[in-house]
Formats: sequence, structure tokens, C-alpha cells
Amino acid sequence: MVEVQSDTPALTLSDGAFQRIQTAIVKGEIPPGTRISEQYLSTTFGIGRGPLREAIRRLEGRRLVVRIPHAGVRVVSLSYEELLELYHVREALEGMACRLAAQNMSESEIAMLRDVLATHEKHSGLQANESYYQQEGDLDIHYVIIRGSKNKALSDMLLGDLYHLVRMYRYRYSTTPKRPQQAFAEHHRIIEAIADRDGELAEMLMRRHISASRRNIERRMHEQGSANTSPGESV
Amino acid sequence: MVEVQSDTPALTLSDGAFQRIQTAIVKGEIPPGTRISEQYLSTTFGIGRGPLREAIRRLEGRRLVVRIPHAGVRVVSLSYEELLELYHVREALEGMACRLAAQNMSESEIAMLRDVLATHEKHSGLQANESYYQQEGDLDIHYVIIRGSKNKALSDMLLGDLYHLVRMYRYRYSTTPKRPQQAFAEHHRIIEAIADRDGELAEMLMRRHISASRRNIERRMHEQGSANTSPGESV
DNA sequence: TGGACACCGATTGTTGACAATCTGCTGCAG
DNA sequence: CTGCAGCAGATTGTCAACAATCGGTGTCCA
Repeated sequence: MVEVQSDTPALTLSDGAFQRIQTAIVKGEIPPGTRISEQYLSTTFGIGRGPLREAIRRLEGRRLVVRIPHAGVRVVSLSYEELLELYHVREALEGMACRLAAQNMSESEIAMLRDVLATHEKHSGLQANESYYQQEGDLDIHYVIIRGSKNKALSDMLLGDLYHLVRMYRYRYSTTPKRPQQAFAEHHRIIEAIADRDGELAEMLMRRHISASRRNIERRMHEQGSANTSPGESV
Repeated sequence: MVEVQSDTPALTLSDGAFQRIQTAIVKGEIPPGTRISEQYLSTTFGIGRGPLREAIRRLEGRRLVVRIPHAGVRVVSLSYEELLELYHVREALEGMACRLAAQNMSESEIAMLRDVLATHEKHSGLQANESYYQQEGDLDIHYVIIRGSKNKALSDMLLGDLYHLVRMYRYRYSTTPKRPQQAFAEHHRIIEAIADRDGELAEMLMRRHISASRRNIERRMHEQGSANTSPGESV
């Protein structure tokens, strides 16, 4: 494997470890609830424990891991209720972001938004489900819209804290049969509303979109044996 | 003063440093924009640089400080626009929290809320301005209401990230002549709406309350020489 | 005289070793 | 057989020294 590890443009080892662990958690490579020992990470990433601990503390500040003094850190594991609560918060916040985006996005940004949607449509045509949701950053419609709100406080909050937490569970629940197509249609309407500069409509559509996602999760949750504890393999 | 230093119930030095630095920042003892060196903190608190760096990384994750690799960390300094954006986000989030609180708070919790208000009224009668806003934790009405929402995701977000950031600037702008009395009246109405279990009204009142705070800041900002850069002594 | 280069001090980043704490196990007593 | 005490191992917390990097300063040259 000569694959260059170019997704770690780390100026410091600590930064590199932070990003690598974060993506590992988000992608589910380290499942929720797992206890991660410093030694393991240290040998895995080949760096000393010092920078590693700093990276862990930063993840702690971002709530991706929880730490019990003298007993180690675990990857955060949201309970069913907490996951739903998260979606309620997103509903309020992304709704607001969408309204602001309708007011503040530039024409070129809206054009980009349409491009992203078109790209998704192509991929969606090929391998329907699976990867539709898995996009990240500029390839994620939510991401682009949030940035388009031009509200730094809102973006920081949504993109910094919630984003990764949500993505972590999107990986798990996005593969419901018909949901991607439906989500695609919803995205389409949202973008049209933004293009029309109709903030109120855009907000409403976004709220409904997220609300639909939430209900989708609720449904799946109740279906697959009401393992009423936690969505991630708890313990 | 036999006051026990109980605000540092640190199990580890790192935790202790984290809390102490955080309160120092929030209370303005370390003004926004200040560059803080590890050595200074190390000698000030009398702990090694190891735990200290971990504390700083946690503050970084919480966005109370910003770090430039190899160049040190600075206390975050919100621009005028960013502070206003923060209040807009609060409006949406605390409005939501207030609605949920009206639904979910227990009777005893509402009673506690009234107690807090009464306590404030007493103090307010004596030394009118100044300290009304400066309460923290269970003595802060916003704090109690947010917790009363029973939404963990929302509470974490509002109490963990935004709370301290906002408090940091409340210290500076709260001393507008008539504002405390007005805020008191608004708090009173909000609590009544919660007691009536009228979620919609409670949300609306809270949004207006925060909106009024925001306008108060805007006004003060424009008055005292439109130092259009940053609210904190920038650089 | 102005600008660029090189040096030096200071500060941050990193490492490895040492101390404190917790967890699980073994063995003994009831 | 059950439960508790104590021990051993591993893991986390802390420290002190070393290396790398940056910002400022002074000098040299055009």
C-alpha cells in the first residue's frame, strides 16, 4: 500500500491524530461505546502519548468521546432518545440556517448547490442507495447550505459539533429502501426555494426534511427489534 | 474568608486547570484577544506544562480559545457581527428550550424557578444593576429553564458551548441603566407562561427577551463610539 | 537609506521515564 | 460456597528534558 495518507495535512502530530481519530469515529471504524486506550492509539498511529492525549482532550471538548478520570475514554454512544433529541435540535438550527441561506447565498453559490444536486442524481442513478448520504464537506448539500447562511456562530455549531455526531449515525441508518430518492426530491425542493429567495419556505422545507429523516430513524428503530438501549452496540 | 476553594473539585490537575482557566476567561480576568503562554499559566497555577496543554486543548474544543500552530493560543475575541450572530442562534435555541421546558418541567422545578426570581428581586431592590446578570448555574434563570427542557442534546449545546461564551460578554454589556429591571419583568412573564404550560407563549416571550438583549447590545455598541472592530480589546 | 538575510532568544511541540490510580484476580476466612 | 482483603498487572496522570519552529533584531549590501 503506497497510498499516501494525504488526508492528514497535519502541521503538528496532535492535529493529525485529532483528525484521524475523528474520522475513524465518524466512519464507525471505532464503534460507539468502545473504550479506547492510549497505548493502542499510540502504537497504531505511531506517535507518542503526549500529542495523543491532547488530541483526545480536543475530542472530549467536541463531545465525541467521554472520559472518566483514571479509567479511560470511550467513544460517545448516543441513546435512542438522545439521537432523536439531536434531530430536533437540528430541525431548529438547520431550519434557521436554510432561511438565512435563502437571504445570503450568492448566485454562484446557488449554482454550486445545483451542481452538487446534479452530481448526486448521477450517482443515485447508478448505485441507488448506499452512498448517497455518505458525502462530506462541499459534496454534502446540508454542508453547503449551512455555510451559505453566512452566520459564523451557527456554522461553527452545526458544522463543528453536530455535524460529525450526526454523520456518525447517518452511516448506520441511511440505507432504508426508499429514503434516498425521497431525500433527493426534498433536497431539490429546498434548493428551488433558496433560489427563489423564499426564506420562509426554505426553512419550512428543511424542517420537514429533517423531520422526515428523524421519523425514518424512529421507524427503523421500532422495526428492527426494539433494542431499546442504545443505537450503537452498547458495551 | 474561610471560603473553601470548592470550585476546583479537580480529580486531575488537568481538570482543575481547565475549570480555572475557563472561569478566568468568562469573568474577563483574561481579556478577549489576549495571547496566553503556557509558561505563564504553568507558573501561575503551579502545575506542569503537560496537564496544562491538555486543558488548553479542551478549551480549544469548546471554542473559548483559538490556537495557531507554533504561535500560541489566544482567548477568543468575537467581532461585533459574531456576537450578534450568537444572539440570533440563542434566540432559536433558547426559544425551543423554553417551549420544551413548559411541557416538561415538573411542578417542583417551576417552584424553584419562582424562588430564583424572588431571590433576584430582593437583590435587585438593593443594588439595582450590576450583579443581576452575574449569576451562574442554578441561580441563573436561563440555566434552569434550559435544563428544564429535558433535552440533553439541547442542554449540552446551550450550556456547554454557548453559555460561557455569552456570559463572557454579559459581564461587559449588562450594566445598561434600565435594562435589568426590564429583563426582570420579562423573566417574570416567561416563568408565568411556563407555569401555565403554554409552550408557544413561553417560546415567543423568550425569543423576544433575547432579542431585546441583543438590541440592547446593538444600541450600546453604536453609542459608545462605533469602535467597529471587536467588542473585546482586540490586539 | 531601504530592504533582505541571518542570527538569537523565546515559545511551542515531542518524547520518554516515573508516580498514582483503578481493575481483576487469587487466596483465605467464615 | 460466598464474600472480602490484598496483590499484581495494566492504564492513566504527571513531570522534566530535548528538539523544532517562529518572531524580532541587527547587520550587511545594493
